[in-house]
Amino acid sequence: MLSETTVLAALASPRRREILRLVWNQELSAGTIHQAMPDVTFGAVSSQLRSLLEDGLIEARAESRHRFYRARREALGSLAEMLERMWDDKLWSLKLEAELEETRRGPRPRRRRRKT
Amino acid sequence: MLSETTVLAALASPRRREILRLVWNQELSAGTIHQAMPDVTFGAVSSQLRSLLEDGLIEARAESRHRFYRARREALGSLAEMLERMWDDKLWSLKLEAELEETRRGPRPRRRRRKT
DNA sequence: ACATTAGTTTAGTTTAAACTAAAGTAATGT
DNA sequence: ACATTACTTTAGTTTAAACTAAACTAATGT
Repeated sequence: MLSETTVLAALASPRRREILRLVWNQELSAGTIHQAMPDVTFGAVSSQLRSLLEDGLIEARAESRHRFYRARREALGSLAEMLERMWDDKLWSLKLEAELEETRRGPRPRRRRRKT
Repeated sequence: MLSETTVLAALASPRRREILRLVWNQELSAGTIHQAMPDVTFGAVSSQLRSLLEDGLIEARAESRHRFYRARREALGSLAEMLERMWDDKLWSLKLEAELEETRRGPRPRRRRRKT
């Protein structure tokens, strides 16, 4: 469901950002993507591709023995919205007051006391 | 210098996002922040605060025995710009062609051959 | 001086990410 | 049929993050 955490975690990796950038405007085969990052093995690239695929940030198409990948740009929409919400000040911390009030009243987190 | 990776990695943690949200519009003491997240120890919160501080996403002010934290909102500017650049299509993958050409010509990554 | 409060730091554990080397798979070429 | 190509997957290693419990520090209260 493309949570903020999923998208942010995916983007936090420079390697995955690089891949995403490569397939941003066009689809590329796994091999071509690997060629663009010769410092890692094919396996490593394949693994990151799978990760991006599972997170819904790219999509794949098989053709003969190639697999072509391309960015699912829509996936970043939620992140853009999140940032907008953040800049939009108030909304983001709206629940703060209520939350604090609640925990202030509720049972304080019991920390175990040292043995007497 | 607040690299994209730094900001994205910081935001990728739900815990740090929660903290950031709490101190987005106001400064709060470490204790108050901890009260808002009673499922973790004070130590854990303190550690995340330090991490956010080091990454330049929040700033701290000491007053008597309290330490007050608040978001450094400017820090997210670079991320917003990055997203804009991305949505702005072409720019992001501009270097792609040149890069691929280069690696295509250059020495292919030598994979060690199985022992004969 | 001693206890309490507010917070940080340390030591140690658990879990996960990123990678490599090598093996596996499936389609194509000869 | 066998080798090659284009990938994926597995097994194992290294490194780092997030956390807990407990020790530590520094300011305040009595």
